[in-house]
Amino acid sequence: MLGPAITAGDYPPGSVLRTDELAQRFEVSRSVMREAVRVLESMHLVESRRRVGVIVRPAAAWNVYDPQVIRWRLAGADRPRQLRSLTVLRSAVEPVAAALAATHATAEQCAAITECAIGMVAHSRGHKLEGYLLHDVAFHRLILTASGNEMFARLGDVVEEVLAGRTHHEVMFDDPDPAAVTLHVQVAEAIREGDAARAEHLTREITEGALKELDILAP
Amino acid sequence: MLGPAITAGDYPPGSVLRTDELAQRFEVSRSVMREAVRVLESMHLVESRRRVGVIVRPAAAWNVYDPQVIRWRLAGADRPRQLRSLTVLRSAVEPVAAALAATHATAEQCAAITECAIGMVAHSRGHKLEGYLLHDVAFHRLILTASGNEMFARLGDVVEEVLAGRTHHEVMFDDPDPAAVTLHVQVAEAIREGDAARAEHLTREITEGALKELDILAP
DNA sequence: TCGCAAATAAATCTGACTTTTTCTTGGCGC
DNA sequence: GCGCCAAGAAAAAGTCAGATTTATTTGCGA
Repeated sequence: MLGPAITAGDYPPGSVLRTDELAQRFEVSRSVMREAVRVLESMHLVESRRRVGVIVRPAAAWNVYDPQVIRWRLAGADRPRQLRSLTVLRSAVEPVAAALAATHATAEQCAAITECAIGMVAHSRGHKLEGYLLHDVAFHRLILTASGNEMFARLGDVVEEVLAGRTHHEVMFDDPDPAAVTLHVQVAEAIREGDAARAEHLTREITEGALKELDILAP
Repeated sequence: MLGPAITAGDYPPGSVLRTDELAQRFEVSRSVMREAVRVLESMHLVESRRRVGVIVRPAAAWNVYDPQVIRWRLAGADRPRQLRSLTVLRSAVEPVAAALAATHATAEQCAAITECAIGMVAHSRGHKLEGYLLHDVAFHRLILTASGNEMFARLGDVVEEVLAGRTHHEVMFDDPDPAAVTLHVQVAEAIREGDAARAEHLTREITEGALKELDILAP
């Protein structure tokens, strides 16, 4: 596909492509290729200009919040850089989201969050990494949703990608750090009790741990 | 246009549209309408299904980080809600970005940030709101860029929309709050001196001020 | 140097054809 | 008579290819 190729940096910024040529290369009609180009254009990956062609835009212009772009880039070569960027974003957003969740979460949401934390504990020993991941993702997603902020809520997919990436692609033979598991349980507690400051502080510890983990893996 | 209509909530989730009908309504050919639908689909605003039509997706599915979607929603009816969401996002991201900028910014970037702060001071009195806005936007954009995190850098447009919205649409007869201007100058100082903690704290004060301002305008 | 004309590639339009999915209808067994 | 399943019809998206339009760049000539 073209999207992965562009996000991988196969075409330097300013490269010019022509739709008919692309249509031939991918063995589709021009209309199909046009639609694809229009989508890439809406992602700011390329820019279409009359009499010139389809121009590849510099990485700084890409809409890096587009889930599709995130997936393409995570599958590509600069995956480590991308993972770091996303983890830093997490470290900024999640503590604030947890603080908001502490004041906004409904009783049902509190119950669900606690349930996830319990699930994490239950899968924290004995190489049950998949089950652990499942509850971990649900835990963070619930908090982002419970914050009541739609911008935060939409980052659930990003968190999922980052956590899944850590489990599947990076080295992760051992069971998760018991201290991290405890932190999750305590965050659930804080949110339940409506203690925003504590929820924020504890979540910050979690995300800082994730950052440190990245430093160890890819210094 | 269709994008604004959907983001405005004119079509309840699940509404079914047909491309041929839309093409007629907007007086364009089917191919053009198809391309438009494909773009809306990439924004997760709609979902196209064979034998059914183009289905409007619920707001929770929309890619609210797409600059185009942000603009459409800011122009629509739930502008206040949107502004609040974005301001909360700012309050999470900008302090962390400022801390990173304090350790990552080059000498040139420090100079540019300081220059903007000076510009803000110069335009802070005498109803020079436009000039003030210009420097304010540049200031925050520079910090986001200097953080060295591409995800932060791409939020420059969001900050611009929020700040511009405050100046143009909300009531803003008076000159900006002198305390806020001073905070900006101090943030520039902190970044120059590499004092991450101070830059983060001061930026948090700025964004908290922005949130309080929203509370006063639309409680 | 300025303006006009030619060339070029995207943009648009159109009509025919294909594919997939859903709805309907008819037949069969209970 | 009622319910269920399968075959077929219908509907709308998806695909394709050819013709036409439009805008922009380039180069030629005044």
